Amino acid sequence: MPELPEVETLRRQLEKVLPGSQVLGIEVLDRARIGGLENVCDCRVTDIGREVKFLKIALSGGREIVVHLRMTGHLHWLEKGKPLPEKHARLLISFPHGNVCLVDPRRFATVEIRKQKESQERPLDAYQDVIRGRDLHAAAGNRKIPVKNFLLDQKAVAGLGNIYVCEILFRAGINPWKKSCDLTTIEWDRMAKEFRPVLKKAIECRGTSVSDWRDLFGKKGSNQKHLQVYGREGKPCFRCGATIRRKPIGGRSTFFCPACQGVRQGK
DNA sequence: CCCTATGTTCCCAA
DNA sequence: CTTGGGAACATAGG
Repeated sequence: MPELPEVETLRRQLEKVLPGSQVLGIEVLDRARIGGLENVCDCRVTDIGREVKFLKIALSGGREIVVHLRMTGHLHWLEKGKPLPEKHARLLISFPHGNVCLVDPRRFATVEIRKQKESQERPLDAYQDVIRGRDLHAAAGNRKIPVKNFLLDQKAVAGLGNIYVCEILFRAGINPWKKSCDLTTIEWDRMAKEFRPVLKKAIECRGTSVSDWRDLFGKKGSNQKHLQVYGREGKPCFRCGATIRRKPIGGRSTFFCPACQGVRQGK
């Protein structure tokens, strides 16, 4: 579920409940992919950070809890005394006034406790950083992969996932199958300009609940109301009225307007 | 049984 | 060594 806006939503909400609180314990409820966590009892939460899709709970003493939610992970705040969710609870971090529970049906989420790292080389953040077309053009180089796959790759620009990539490509009027090396700086610029508004809106809406995404307090986001193409197969394009279509690229569903994005028959 | 699912990593072939 | 394509991870729901 979580792309950058969903992770940022959790970061903002955790920021309201955790800073200053003492960690009473961390309990791994599902050992399959989570383990070997250092003991951080009695550390206090000093900050809640985000590094693209990684959520970082900084602790006194210089360590941090780093969570990646992958496909279906989410965090749920349980007021003191509230029982665990019936299903898919994978990790529980307890505090004096309540607990944070990692819930994850598909069990892809990862958790790590480590020393806080110094800032190092990191990819551009699709929301925070000013991204220039010429930088994307340069990063794409001679790559033959469809531009959609280039945007999903977290190495050059990070934070986008399948939903927001479909939305951004539509708004910029770019054919998702176009080879990355064939885009002009102008086209990269046009696309980059959409990153911030699309993600900002989604953050303000506390994420996109097309399926089971819920925020820290169990509430749905509302950005699904603003989607132009994702999940709208068979419906009319809001801009031109043509029928929105869906075709896989690299195994992931790609929603697009064939007219606005210049996609000809099939693919 | 079939297909789909908001992410990432690994393997393999060219 | 690089690139790109596909499978894999594990589970639920239509």
